[in-house]
Amino acid sequence: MLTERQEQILDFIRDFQRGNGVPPSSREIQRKFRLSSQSTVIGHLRALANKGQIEQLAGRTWGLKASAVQAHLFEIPVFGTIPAGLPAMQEQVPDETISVNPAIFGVRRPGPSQVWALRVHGDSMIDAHIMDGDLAVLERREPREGDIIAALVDETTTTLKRLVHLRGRPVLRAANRRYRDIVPERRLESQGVLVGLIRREGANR
Amino acid sequence: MLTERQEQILDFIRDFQRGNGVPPSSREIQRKFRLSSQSTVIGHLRALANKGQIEQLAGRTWGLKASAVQAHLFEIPVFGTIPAGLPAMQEQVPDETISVNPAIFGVRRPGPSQVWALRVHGDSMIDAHIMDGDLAVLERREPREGDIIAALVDETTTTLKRLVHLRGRPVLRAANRRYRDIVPERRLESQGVLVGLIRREGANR
DNA sequence: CAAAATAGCGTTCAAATGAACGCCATTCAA
DNA sequence: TTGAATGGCGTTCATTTGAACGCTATTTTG
Repeated sequence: MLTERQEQILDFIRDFQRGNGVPPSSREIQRKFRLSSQSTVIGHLRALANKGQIEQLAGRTWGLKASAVQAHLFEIPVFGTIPAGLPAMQEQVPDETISVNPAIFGVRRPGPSQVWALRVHGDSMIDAHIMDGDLAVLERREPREGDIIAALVDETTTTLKRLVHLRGRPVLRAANRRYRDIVPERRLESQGVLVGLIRREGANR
Repeated sequence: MLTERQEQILDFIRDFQRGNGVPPSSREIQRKFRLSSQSTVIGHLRALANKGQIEQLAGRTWGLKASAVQAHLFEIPVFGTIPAGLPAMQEQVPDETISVNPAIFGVRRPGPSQVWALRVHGDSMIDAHIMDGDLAVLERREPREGDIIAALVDETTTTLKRLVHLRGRPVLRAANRRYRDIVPERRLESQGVLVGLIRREGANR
């Protein structure tokens, strides 16, 4: 729908607006794309406005409407399954992102990639009332005894389990009697501690 | 800390910025407060900036930084208990507000006061894995058979139950065998349909 | 009491800004 | 093939905008 150029300009406007809280002026767009005429920018702005991407704010500059900018401010990446051998989660492309203020979950410093979400598979945590399809919101921090964590066991995929210790050894315990404790053979790596849960009604069935 | 006048002006800037996505110009503030000199506004802006309330955005207008504005955009009111006889929920003061994009829950048009949240009390919906302390996110729309709704029964307080029909009559059914069906004597009023759930880990215990 | 902060008036100024008009080249669908 | 859409150039213009300087009066605070 959008042309290459229009996409570029829209991206620039969005980034600028997110960073500065104010959309760029037509001259700033002009400089950015090294256009020698400012009227070229006006043309692009008009095109973007016709396509409903931007609008004139308070009769002044052209930019994204407030909700569109802000919808991306508190973005939390959502991962389906975390493949093994990728501890650098920042590198991964999330399945989707959700817009939630992490303050709800009592997270103090919502630094980037400190908070993320994992789509829950299966019913191993059902006794903790965590359902298949739920989004587990996790914070990257040191786990404490009894915390529910997203754990990478022996470099296999990530699972959500409760962390307990038996005879000094860490054990991952499901919240479902039909599942047995997981005792890591080699390594247990916590990728985050459960701080909250988001369920979309209807998405679980 | 802020003077009366500064408070007024800051409020105006905040409201303007939320509504328009752009802060007001000094002239617009001038008109609003019927000041005959524009330099008066400059003085107030400088004072507000010194007190850390506003800052210059992109070297242009003075306004609130993006995060401060946007933290209040997708605000969902959270109610503890909805008292009886107050169908006009808009009139009520929420216990708190949370900042979540309703799009997560598949709500198309997040009009004001279309979406709200109810703090769950008790374990009557525990078999649906809704715990005491959870926030039930609700949308004001017509309920369908089997929906979980926030219902006002016979003008008493609001409860969260599943709506079913027995012999043509609406019945509220708990998701817990220890609770009996509620058959409304006089009136059953749905205040919203469950569209999602938010749980703060640690808040339930 | 004196000094600082607050609140305001009136005016001027340079720079920034959106908008417009005319013109040209390319691409692409009808 | 023809017209619309896209992308771009160059220029001009009226308006808006932040900023500054000087002045006065009241209120607050050390």
